[in-house]
Amino acid sequence: MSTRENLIESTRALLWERGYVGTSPKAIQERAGAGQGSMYHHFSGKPALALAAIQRTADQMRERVEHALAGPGTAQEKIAAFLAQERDVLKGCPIGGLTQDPDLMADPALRAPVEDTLTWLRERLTALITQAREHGQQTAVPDAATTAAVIVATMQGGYVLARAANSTAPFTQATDGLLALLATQWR
Amino acid sequence: MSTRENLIESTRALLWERGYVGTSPKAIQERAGAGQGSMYHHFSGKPALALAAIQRTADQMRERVEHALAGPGTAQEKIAAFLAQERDVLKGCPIGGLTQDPDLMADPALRAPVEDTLTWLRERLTALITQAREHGQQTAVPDAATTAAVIVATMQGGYVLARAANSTAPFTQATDGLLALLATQWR
DNA sequence: GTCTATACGCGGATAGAC
DNA sequence: GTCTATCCGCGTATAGAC
Repeated sequence: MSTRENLIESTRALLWERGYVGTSPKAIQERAGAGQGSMYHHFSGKPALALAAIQRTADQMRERVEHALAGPGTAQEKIAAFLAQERDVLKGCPIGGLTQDPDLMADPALRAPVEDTLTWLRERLTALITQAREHGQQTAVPDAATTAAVIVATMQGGYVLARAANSTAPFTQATDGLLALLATQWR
Repeated sequence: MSTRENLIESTRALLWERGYVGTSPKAIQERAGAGQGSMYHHFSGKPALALAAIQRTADQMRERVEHALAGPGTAQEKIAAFLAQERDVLKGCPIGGLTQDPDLMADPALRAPVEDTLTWLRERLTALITQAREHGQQTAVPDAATTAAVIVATMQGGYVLARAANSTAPFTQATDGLLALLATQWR
């Protein structure tokens, strides 16, 4: 892999593990096996590198979501597949976790992909549920966009509870519980 | 207020705004209007100060939760009151947000109050729902502990979505949506 | 493209005077 | 209790050689 690639991948890993404030250029270089000059040759500095890393992570997340939703079955089954998707629960959401980073959120360029990805996810689920509704698969409580918000919030909060408890159990419990609740609204 | 108090309150504010990694002793001192020597006289260092701050924030959160749940009405109404409680949504949860802090979570002493508070909250809601269930107010989907996990996860995730969107709307939408969903399970 | 040298302030303290 | 001095490595680069 190219040095540039190594730098981006190392930054992705560190942003996930330590956040933006907790990630130093030095740590990125060490993890990538690249020198200082090398890093500053490929990127203007920490913000530029973080932007490349975040964008790639965001793109990857969209792909993974689409993959889960592309499976067979009803909208309800697709949502279940999405929530049950394999993930590193204890590491938290690689995008959602960034919302806690003050310096990142203060930089509009870095903040945009975070906002866009989470907004896109809600819209994507809203569209899915709206379709199901048109096919008469769902009752009226609550509306599609609201249901999507509950789903994404439960997932994001599930990560938080799992990290707090150092166990994946609360994540699974919350998402399974939500599915059970939603199941009573579908036919 | 005493210098010691100022230091704790400043640390609380900074932990909330910037997290543990993003908060320096220097920033604490400046905010508290205290000198270096003063800070190190009252506390052995950043971890000790953070511990005092986190414990106080955790205590305050328990009090506020109890206050919301102590209101009149059914379990369902109490949960609604809890979710609708006045809060600084865009600043995130002062306890839940700390789960993203790698250095804090790596220190067992600092991590404990975070874990304990979120676990306590789930247990507290579980007890409330169990009671309602005994009074025949709720049906069987899902069980009390699971319902509690969904509620807390939705709240924590609501904070994440709100911060991402820089708007309180997704928080309100998710919590209101969950309440609507839960309402179909109660009688 | 990558390396080494240099810079300067901050992070997180310790020491000792007042 | 609080202040000032001092410490040492890290964070985040820039400059210029190879």
